[in-house]
Amino acid sequence: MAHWLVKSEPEAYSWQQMQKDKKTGWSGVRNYQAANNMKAMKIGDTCFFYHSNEGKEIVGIVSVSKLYHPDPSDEDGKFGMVEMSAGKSFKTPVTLAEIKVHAKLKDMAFVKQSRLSVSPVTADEWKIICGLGGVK
DNA sequence: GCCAACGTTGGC
DNA sequence: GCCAACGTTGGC
Repeated sequence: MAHWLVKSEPEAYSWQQMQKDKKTGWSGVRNYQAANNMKAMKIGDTCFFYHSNEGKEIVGIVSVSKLYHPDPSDEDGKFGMVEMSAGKSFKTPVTLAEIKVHAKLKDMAFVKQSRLSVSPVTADEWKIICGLGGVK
């Protein structure tokens, strides 16, 4: 099973909203690299849910509940979307500042490419961050 | 609010 | 197909 990190601005779509919705279509991605990452997702893959701009912290876990399929909101038909289901909330959000000073986490893809909205997470990084966040 | 990083667009 | 100009993202 693979792991990922997805970003969302709380103003656009917050973790609170995600939990309320239970599941949501992850549409609106208009970046090829991010779209390629979504294409590689399998049902049951888990993703960290990161709040960008406001908060700048990982607040919970979601899982892939529908594979990559065309995004109806993309008129050109170039980009697709997946569906995410809400999972556990972090007991303690893991902040970007924390990640940046952690020897094992500071080279994470989403730190290095701050503009990429969907990025891969290694098994090690997954374990460490779950530990910091207080979830298993 | 500013600015760096980076992806995209369009002229040649 | 290259590259300059421009727009967007996101951290600070």
